[in-house]
Amino acid sequence: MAVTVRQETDPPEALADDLCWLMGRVNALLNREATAALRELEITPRKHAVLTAARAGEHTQTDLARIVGLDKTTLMVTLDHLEQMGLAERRPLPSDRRARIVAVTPAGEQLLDRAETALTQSRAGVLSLLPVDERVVFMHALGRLACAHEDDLPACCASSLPD
Amino acid sequence: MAVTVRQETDPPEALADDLCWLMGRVNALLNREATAALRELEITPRKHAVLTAARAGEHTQTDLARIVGLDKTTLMVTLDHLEQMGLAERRPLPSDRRARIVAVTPAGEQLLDRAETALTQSRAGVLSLLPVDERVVFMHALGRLACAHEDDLPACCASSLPD
DNA sequence: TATTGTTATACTCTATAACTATA
DNA sequence: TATAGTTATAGAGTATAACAATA
Repeated sequence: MAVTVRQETDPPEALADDLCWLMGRVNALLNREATAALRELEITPRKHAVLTAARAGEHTQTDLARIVGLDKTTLMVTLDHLEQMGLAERRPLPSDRRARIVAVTPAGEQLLDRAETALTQSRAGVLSLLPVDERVVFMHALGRLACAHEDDLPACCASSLPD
Repeated sequence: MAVTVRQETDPPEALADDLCWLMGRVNALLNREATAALRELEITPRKHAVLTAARAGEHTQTDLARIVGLDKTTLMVTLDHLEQMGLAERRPLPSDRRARIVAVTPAGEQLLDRAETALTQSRAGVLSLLPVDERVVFMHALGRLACAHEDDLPACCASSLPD
């Protein structure tokens, strides 16, 4: 355990309380990290997320977009890529001929397994930067906030004072 | 019509372990939240971060870019806006006539004070979604990760950097 | 020669709107 | 009429490269 701490990047004290800024920095770090972890598999973190959600159940494209948190037109591009790579395919839904189910191909399943290994390792690396007792709390907190609605927040600014 | 149920956003179980995806979702939430909190003041979260860092000390533009975590050309746009709004100004640095110090104007200081109130309220709202004992841990963990380097991570996959 | 600030440009990402075929 | 999927397009955001002034 190194006592000497890397101080190359000065922690800007004034921004330490800025929750939005902190999240932005950490988000960028995790994105670079996950992108690197998935590079060999030639998929991006987003493609991985879509593929993972698709494997979890038989979802239509609009469902998938809602679940992963993407615009439906943004999902289109990702799905085109995944289909092109042979990792997923659109299957007609008999009960509604407008809709399509996104299915994961065997190749996609195989890739997801390999991706899980890489991402588990990557996550462990990131969490290792935290004190042991903070890790599980951090993941739990993130999970809770990730499922939060705008509506769940107290209307701090919606009730702006009448001038 | 379907009645709006709180279950619109199902916590997608399969993605609950995806650290990168979780951060992306939470980051998006906090961005919307901070943007809303700062809307009345007519500045974006990024402008606020730059202004805050500028107030913290006499920094040149390249320093400021490094501290806040922006590309220097990206910072240019933000600084142009801040200067246009009369919140900050570029001042020549006598010791190095190439460089410029970014200074916060009185109007900028005043705005920062009002912003702090709004953001403190906003942050409290977000943290209120977490169990009481998780809040301080969460902030601490974020602060630690925000200061982390790529190099601090165990080299799990980082053997090959992009080009 | 290297660095600061700057501009112009290109590229990525994402959202908007419109269209089709079904319901 | 409304909805699922699709396409084309525009916009914001960001990065890349080149340039002038200074070190």
